[in-house]
Amino acid sequence: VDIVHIWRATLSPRKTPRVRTKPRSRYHHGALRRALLDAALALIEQDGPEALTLRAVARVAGVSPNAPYNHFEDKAALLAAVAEEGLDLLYREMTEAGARATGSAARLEAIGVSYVMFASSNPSRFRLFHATAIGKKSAHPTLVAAYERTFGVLLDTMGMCQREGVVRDGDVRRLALTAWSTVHGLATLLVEDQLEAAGFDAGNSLATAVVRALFGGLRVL
Amino acid sequence: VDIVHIWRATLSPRKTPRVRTKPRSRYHHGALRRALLDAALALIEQDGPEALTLRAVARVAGVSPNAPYNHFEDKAALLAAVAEEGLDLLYREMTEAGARATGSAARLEAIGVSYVMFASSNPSRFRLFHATAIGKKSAHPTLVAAYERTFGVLLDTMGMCQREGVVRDGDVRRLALTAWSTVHGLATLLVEDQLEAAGFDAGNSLATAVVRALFGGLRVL
DNA sequence: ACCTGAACACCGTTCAAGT
DNA sequence: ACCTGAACACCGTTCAAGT
Repeated sequence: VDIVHIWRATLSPRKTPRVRTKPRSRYHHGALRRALLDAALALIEQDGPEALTLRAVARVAGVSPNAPYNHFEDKAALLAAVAEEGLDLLYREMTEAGARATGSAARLEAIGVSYVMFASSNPSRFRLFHATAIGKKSAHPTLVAAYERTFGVLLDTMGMCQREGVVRDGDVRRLALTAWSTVHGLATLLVEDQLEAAGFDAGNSLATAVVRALFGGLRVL
Repeated sequence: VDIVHIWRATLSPRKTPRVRTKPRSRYHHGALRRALLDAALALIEQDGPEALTLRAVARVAGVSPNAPYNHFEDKAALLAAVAEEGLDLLYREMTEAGARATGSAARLEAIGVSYVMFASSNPSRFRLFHATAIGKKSAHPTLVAAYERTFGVLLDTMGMCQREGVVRDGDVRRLALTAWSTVHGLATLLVEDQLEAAGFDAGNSLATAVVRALFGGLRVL
């Protein structure tokens, strides 16, 4: 699905005067909000979140440049909404990965690995989560809630590990943050193609190794 | 130094016709390249790398919008040059922090903490390192070299730790990557203000605690 | 060699107007 | 209520022209 093609189409000189067989009233049914979210996601996956243009989203959805303003306060609000849906997906993947594992330690590892894998299989989407174009998080409370819900999976599992005695005592939030830092750091480095620059091959086994090395540091002595 | 003021000045309606006492030929001496780098850094520190505008840089330096093209191929090249200087600074801070510590384990910890501290005291500069506006790293080989040099500090110290028996055997690059992931993850979360969203207080002690927890995982058993 | 001015093809956003 | 058209104040970049 080469969306850039649609975009170029509107740019190309009008030699062929463009027979518009169907008037573009496809989205007057109240489905424009959904269509805009879909178009934005597709564009983001193609060229990354920072390349996203509100006008391009409107173009793909087949509406005028201002139509989005009827459904989103501004560009940041649209990005936040797409990010929120992405976080829901990450939440589900982490939860399912955790459920497949047996034992709290394996569960923690599975969650960490699934975080890294989500990032490496959906780099643009992952980068969107931290796109500065979204602006102050305080302006998007539901996005913050989605973050907390996702972090909650890690937090709960870490607590479970403590209760079962596979992770040492201490503030569970601090321990969860250490774990989060590690997987988030690796995910970020992967997504930014910084690993090959440092001479690493990005792979699944790498994620597992790193996560395991980390969890060795949290284990009871 | 409120640079935004300079910017606004050029926008304000010309009620007062602006006596230009000094003709703006200040930078015709070959110092424009340096002036552009300084202006860019100041603007980046004020509003973040993604808000940077090439035209604003030219404005602050007192030249026309196209003058920068005599010294940089495009906006990405200017950003890369500023990032490179920032990486040099990080390299020096890490090296000095390591030199102050005694013993390879303490050295490793000091380096990790200084990485996180650099990020939290220079958030905009740190974010610039990974700004997507710089574009493909392959286009900026000297920037990649600066990266590798900085990572080299960590790599060398990790090797030292292995030789002294405070870190377990194994591929030193993999171990260094784990350490890098952790400090990079924490730094990123700090810089993106994601920690307060998760209920953390961003502090120096946090960095130390996280780095220590990590290195517990690398220690020999 | 290095700079300016004018121009091009874009942006995000606003406002008035249409249905 | 929801959309369009025209407009505004910006961008990055290019090209011709000046010194």
